Amino acid sequence: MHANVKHNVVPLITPGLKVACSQCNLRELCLPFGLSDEDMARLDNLIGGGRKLKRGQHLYRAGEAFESIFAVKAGFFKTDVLTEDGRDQVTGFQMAGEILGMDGISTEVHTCNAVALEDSEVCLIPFTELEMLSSEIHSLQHHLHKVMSREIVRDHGVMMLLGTMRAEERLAAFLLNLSQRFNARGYSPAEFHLRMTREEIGSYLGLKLETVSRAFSRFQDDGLISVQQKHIRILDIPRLKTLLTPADGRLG
Amino acid sequence: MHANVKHNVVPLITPGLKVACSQCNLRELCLPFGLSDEDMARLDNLIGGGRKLKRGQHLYRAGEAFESIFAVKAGFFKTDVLTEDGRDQVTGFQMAGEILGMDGISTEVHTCNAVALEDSEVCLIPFTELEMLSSEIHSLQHHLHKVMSREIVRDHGVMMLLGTMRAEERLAAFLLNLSQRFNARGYSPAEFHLRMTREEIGSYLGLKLETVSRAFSRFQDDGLISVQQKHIRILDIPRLKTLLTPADGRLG
DNA sequence: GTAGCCCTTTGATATTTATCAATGCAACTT
DNA sequence: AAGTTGCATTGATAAATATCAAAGGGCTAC
Repeated sequence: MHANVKHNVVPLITPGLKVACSQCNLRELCLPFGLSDEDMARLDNLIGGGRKLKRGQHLYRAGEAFESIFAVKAGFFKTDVLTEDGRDQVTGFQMAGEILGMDGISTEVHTCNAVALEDSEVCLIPFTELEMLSSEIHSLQHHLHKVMSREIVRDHGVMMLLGTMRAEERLAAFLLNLSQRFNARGYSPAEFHLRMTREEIGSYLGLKLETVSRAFSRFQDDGLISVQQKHIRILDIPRLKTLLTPADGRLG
Repeated sequence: MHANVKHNVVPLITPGLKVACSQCNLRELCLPFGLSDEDMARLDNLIGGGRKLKRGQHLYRAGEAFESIFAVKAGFFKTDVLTEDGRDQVTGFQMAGEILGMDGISTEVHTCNAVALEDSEVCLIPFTELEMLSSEIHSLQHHLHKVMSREIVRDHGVMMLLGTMRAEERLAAFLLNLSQRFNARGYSPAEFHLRMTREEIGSYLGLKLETVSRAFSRFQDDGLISVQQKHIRILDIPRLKTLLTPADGRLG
């Protein structure tokens, strides 16, 4: 039906269980960014191979001992935090090239859950070894710091979203963020499959699933997007962006 | 009047402009945590001295080049993010021993503003030099990673707060968090001065200032706290905690 | 010390989002 | 192929918070 959408389903790489960074299509998005061939070979040595997960499987759970961080090689994940009293907050969605598990460094114990939202594969990066190697390879050390800092900056963006935006603004920001990330990976920025349910989107955005559904419907009625269950086509990216700058919208 | 409250106003240390980590009362809360005397001396060498800020002064602004991170030696800060369309989200409040500026590592440019909420002092920690030293001192490297990870975990907690809690729960969580942090620094956990306005609290908690004010009044009416402008006394910490676990509250 | 200003409180009303409820749709199972 | 189950949509109503407005109090700067 929609040929370009299939790009999202078929991973860019066909992963074996042990794929070297140097052979990986994602290396420019991922931890090896900027390494020389020689240094990348040393990183290859360190990486503990891949791990495949079926949809619904946990990569790690809150409370488990922290040993590795993970690079998403293919697939799609969510991370969430649960409290004793049953609150559940999705803290992020991760796709190819992104790093998972940095929450565990601080206490040596994971503080959130990471779940595959589709059949996925990750690279294991033992953290102690990574620290050892990064003290020898300056650009690796610096890039690791950048990755952690980027996560902090991303979190600030989510706080902004949760703290200051209304429902439709949040959803617009969410769609545009996905669009941009798919685009950066060579997929269509305008048409993609959501891997998560309305409830998971709602949890991430601080909304109830009904509110998410209604906002989707409203966007569709306004001709901004077309929605069919989890299949999204963005019809008017510029206008979707204006939803995020209400001041301009009012002035214009 | 309230002798123990003065603890919050008089800093634990009387800072000169150049105070060595090894002499600093905050070393166990701050970056030098766990270092040997020898390694701490090397860190002393690196730290570029202190900087004093008057209330209202910016430590750094979004858009400025990133060069250093900062350790709060004394005082109180807020960080906030502004968008073009005028949204303003307070992303955190920082007190003695806490690290500021890690948002800038990712792009070499600061992405938020840091403002002193009272007369304050920070230590400058040039980041490139810190990376160089941390590649030689493993425990320093690891502690830096822990500090960044802790920031990520803290951010997840804020997302949980913004995404799942109602107004009074957010405020209770905020007060208990402050209480615990003051306590960790040797101040009273039950009585303290807020350095920020209702509007800043509201921005942090995703609420309007009036909602914050009303929640304070309600807490006071319920005998949980006593409020007089910025002066807070927590009268019933256990009951304040139960506000955060509504499930238990309903069961009990 | 005092004037001015900002911050805070409180009330009345409006808006947004959640909740409750029912139906429809689609994918998976047997 | 039909039944089951979970997910999504939509409507009606309720609850929470924002907005608008006014007045009081305390801090700061002169």
